[in-house]
Amino acid sequence: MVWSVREDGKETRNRLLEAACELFSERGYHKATVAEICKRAGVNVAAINYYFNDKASLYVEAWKRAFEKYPWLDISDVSDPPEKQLCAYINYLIRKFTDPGYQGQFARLYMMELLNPTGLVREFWHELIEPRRRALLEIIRRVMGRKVVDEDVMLCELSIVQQCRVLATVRPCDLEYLLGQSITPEFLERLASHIAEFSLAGIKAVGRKGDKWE
Amino acid sequence: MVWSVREDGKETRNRLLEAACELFSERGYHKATVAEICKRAGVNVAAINYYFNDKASLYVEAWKRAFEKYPWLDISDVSDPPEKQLCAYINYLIRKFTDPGYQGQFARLYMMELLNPTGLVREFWHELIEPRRRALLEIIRRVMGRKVVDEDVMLCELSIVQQCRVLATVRPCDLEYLLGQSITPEFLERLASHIAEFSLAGIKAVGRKGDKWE
Amino acid sequence: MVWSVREDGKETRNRLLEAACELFSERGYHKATVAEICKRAGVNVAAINYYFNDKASLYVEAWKRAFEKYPWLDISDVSDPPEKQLCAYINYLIRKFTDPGYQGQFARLYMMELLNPTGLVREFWHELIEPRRRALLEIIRRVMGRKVVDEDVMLCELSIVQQCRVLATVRPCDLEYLLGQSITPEFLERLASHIAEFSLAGIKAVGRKGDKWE
Amino acid sequence: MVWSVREDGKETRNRLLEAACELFSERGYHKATVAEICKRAGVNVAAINYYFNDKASLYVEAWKRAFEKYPWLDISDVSDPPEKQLCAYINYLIRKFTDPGYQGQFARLYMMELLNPTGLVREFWHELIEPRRRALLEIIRRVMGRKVVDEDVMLCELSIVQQCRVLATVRPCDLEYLLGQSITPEFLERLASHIAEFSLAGIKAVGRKGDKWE
DNA sequence: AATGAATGAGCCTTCATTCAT
DNA sequence: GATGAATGAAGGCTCATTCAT
Repeated sequence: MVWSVREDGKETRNRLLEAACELFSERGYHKATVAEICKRAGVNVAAINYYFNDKASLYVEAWKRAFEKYPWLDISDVSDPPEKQLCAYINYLIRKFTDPGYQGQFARLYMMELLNPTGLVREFWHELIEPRRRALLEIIRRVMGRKVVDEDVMLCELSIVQQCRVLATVRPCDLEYLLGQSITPEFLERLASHIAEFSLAGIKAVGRKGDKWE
Repeated sequence: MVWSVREDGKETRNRLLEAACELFSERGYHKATVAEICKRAGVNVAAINYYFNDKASLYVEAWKRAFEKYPWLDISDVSDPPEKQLCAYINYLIRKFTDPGYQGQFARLYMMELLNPTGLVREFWHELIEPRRRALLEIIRRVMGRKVVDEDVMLCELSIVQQCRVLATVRPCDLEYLLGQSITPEFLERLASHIAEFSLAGIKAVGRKGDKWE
Repeated sequence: MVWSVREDGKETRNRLLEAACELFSERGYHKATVAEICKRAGVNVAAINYYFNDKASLYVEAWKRAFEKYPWLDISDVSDPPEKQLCAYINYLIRKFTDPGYQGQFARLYMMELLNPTGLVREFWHELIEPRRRALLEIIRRVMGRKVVDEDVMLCELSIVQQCRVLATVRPCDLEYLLGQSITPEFLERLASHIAEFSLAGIKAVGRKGDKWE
Repeated sequence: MVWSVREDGKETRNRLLEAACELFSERGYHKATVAEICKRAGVNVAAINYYFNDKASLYVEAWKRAFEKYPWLDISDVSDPPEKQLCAYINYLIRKFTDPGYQGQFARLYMMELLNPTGLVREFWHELIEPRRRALLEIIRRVMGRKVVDEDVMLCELSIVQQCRVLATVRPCDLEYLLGQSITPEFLERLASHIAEFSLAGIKAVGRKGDKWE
């Protein structure tokens, strides 16, 4: 019989990470206390030191974990017209930002880091985000047509992403107040359609601007 | 001995409020410490209790003050075409969010409150914001034309405001990284033009959708 | 009437410093806890932050204070023969190291720092000690006579100081065990005489060694 | 499956003891952590409980081990003049205190225990030390000549041992600063000679004092 | 024979607040 | 009108120890 290596640690570590994702994304780095994270994970505070050294490192790991939980959009059929791809992408963003399973954790963590940087994720931040951003940039470029200025593509990307971010920014209850209706799945579909329609027209207008100059 | 009537109190109170606006908008409610606020205002920590009772009340006052520092756009010539008014409004938002004098203080305070509510401004929050929001809604409604669904107007407003909020969300240095260029006044003008162009087309597309259905 | 500036803080600060001298010299930097220091000073733990920022800075201040409490030997009559001055110096060291009032605080702090440096006093350590050391070096030089090698003077100083340090090193109870007698004032006098006699002979022997070579 | 009899246990225990000697003598009981000791020994933290019950017991064992590593001086030729024996003894102490192999471990542990007793070695401390001390006392007695007071012998022993202890007290780098030269093997020889010369003269002077009184 | 996992107690520090002048 | 002094509560971290395999 081989001495079995205890594997329960992985599980505890995971619970801790999960609790950290939840609390950091709910309250932000400073308001989320290690005591509460540990309590939610059902472990002693010293466990954070055991598995992650300190709160800061736990945060970094939670960030990565929240990012990884957030799967890639697989734009499988490359032959699809770019307009359709854009709609799919926007739908995907909206769904992700509101998926109760993921609780829009990464989106919120990311927003908070933009607004009030902890400085703890500077190093790998862009590396994580860039690839996904490039996919969207490419779709936009194709929607706009050929001869297009890079800055315009990037500004369009900004316009689109910012619109989607509303769901990662405004709490559902506040959004309901602002819009005077409840945030149902049906509403989210209408929102996605709106953003897609609004943005497609926007992109094309910006694309035409290029035509005038050439 | 007679004490001459002093108005220093008001002045000290003002310095405190000003420092609070700066620090709360820079770091958020929890990371801004009363010690630092007082230090920046050049007063003793006990002054906060003296003038405002506690940190929470100081925050509320700072919120109101930051809002008031942020002047109304005077769309004086109502006879202007709504498209022109929209461009003016967007320009105004962009300029306000980046004005070094106001430092986009209110915009940042507002974003933080959306993302991580302290719960301290719930009561008067909407009352403050709504009137200004209504002005934009009206412009949008006029750009879209008559027969328009309320939800569409509100969604367009969301689309526009969210685009402008990028400057209240992403720190200049990060924005420069994302866009690969420095945030000059010229760039801000191009950004405003972009948002205006993008959004005008978006609004009109959404407006036309209404036509189809009616 | 002038607003009186509160001066009670100085007194509290002093009590804190005094308690720190006692506890640091009794137990060393790490075993002395801020909680206990504050308790002995009759203040809240937060007072350390208020007056000294942190434990490390308190330690540094305590070190300086313990040093200053330890007065200079005034070798008033310079015309005295150096032998007599040496005896006086040794007597002075012995008395200081065992003075219940000062509790040999500085001597113990210094010994601990030699044995287990905290690294917190590196900067001013030598500056504080050197002047006093030079006085002893000068006396030794005069006892040895003219043509004397610097190293020999320093080694003699080491020999003498190390002998005196026994009282800053070995706790009275242990010393009593080692010597089989109790540490009375009379004994301390005999000890001082012993060290003086032993060292005078030692110095002179080392001084004569120089003669042989010249 | 049959487990072969393993002697690894002894070996692991030894590594742990060795690491404990090193770290306790480097940093003292409180600053040396069990985690670090185990890490240096390449074993799990739980091993300390397994082999020694707790940190305190490990310390006691390390103390004994460090003492045993420190071999007796074999003053083989009893017919040697006591002066020669004293020189040999001093040389031996100096060498032991600085031997990189033993790292003056016991000397440092002993100094620390004198200065800041842990209270853990009280019981066997003196029994360990006394026999070796008696050897030196005997040599001194013979150097002084017959009619000699016990106290004087003990004080001379104190004087000599304290001088040698400088190497167990002052870290080499600090000693180099104090003396203005680097601690080479040649310097250590000169130091030993100095202490021997200084002390021989001292002892004889103290011995002569006895003559006068009788 | 040995270890990975987990914990409780204690420590230093920070911070908003309050007291007393 | 304003502040220097002082505090209680809570937070993050470290460390020796113990549990379970």
